[in-house]
Amino acid sequence: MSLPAVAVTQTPEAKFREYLATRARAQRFTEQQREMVAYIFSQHSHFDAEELLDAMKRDGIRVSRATAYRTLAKLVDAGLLRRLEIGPRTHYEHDYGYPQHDHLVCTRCKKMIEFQRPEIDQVIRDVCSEHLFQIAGHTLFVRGVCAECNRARGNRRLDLV
Amino acid sequence: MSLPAVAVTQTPEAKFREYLATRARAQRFTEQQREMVAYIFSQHSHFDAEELLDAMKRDGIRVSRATAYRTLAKLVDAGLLRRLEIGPRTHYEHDYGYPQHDHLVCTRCKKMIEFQRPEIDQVIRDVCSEHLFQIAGHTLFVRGVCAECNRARGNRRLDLV
DNA sequence: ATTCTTGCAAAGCCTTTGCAACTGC
DNA sequence: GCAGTTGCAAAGGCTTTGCAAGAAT
Repeated sequence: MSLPAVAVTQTPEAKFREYLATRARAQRFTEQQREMVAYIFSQHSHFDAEELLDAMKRDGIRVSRATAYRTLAKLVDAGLLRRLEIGPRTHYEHDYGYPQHDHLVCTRCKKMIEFQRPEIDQVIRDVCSEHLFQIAGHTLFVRGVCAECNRARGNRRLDLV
Repeated sequence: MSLPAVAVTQTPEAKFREYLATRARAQRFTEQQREMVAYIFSQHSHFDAEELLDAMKRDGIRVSRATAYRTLAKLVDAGLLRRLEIGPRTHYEHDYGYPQHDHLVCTRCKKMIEFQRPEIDQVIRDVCSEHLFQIAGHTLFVRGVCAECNRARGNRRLDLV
């Protein structure tokens, strides 16, 4: 949420419907999908399947676990969500309408801080070019302790984990 | 395997025994652990639990699945192995005796190409410094198609996935 | 002797899937 | 009405764990 949004011309729902409609064999846009898309793009930035299910249940949106997983997969495929493979659960974040970025992940409070550094992409492009490696994408997480957690624990330890 | 080894003063086994001996409550060095350490540091560079079990079985080393997982955890804790959280299975690689590095991961043949780029660490340090974030480590994977696989498929597609 | 480790099988956790009922188009 | 979707519960894949037997110090 810390980065400026990218200009988009369609709503997430419109983009998803377009995705569904243009599959080799057209897929359907259901009530459950509509609710999920609306819910996800109204607030969440980073979440996993469990958190989403819990939050939706709290807000009275009834979608089964199976459907949630199936819809998340479609949203990723449609380019609306990005998968973040961190820890035991797959996390998701908005892709559509957000710029590419990487994350600082606090190991104490689990917070994710987004950042952008064009230099990193440049270095990656250079490396891949040297190796004749065709880039599809990258994953970069920096693990550590965020400023607040650091303050809270009184800077006791300065060693690396 | 592509990067030069770092000078180390102890054998992996010696370092592991030291780790075990210096725990709050001393842990024991067993025959199974000895065989695993010898096996892992005699050849493997990247592997997951299943591959290790299979390879050891092929070579007549009998260690149960549970013990393999338990020992891998200790080897990581001891600083002998590094965990690579990529895909559904946890992968491991040598940590002790190897320099820090990142990976290009071929999505076709699963090969991992190691590379080192001090600039990346520098950028990460800068970002963390700005955010008052205390770094514990980072994970960087670049997904894509390696030169050989690219050649094999005849450069048909140049689009990104 | 004591206490940690092993192996087995069972359980755990996250995610996927088979299938009958249902629903968007 | 056809073809894709849902929900349930069961299965899957990887990893962890309880426990009794065994081994290291």
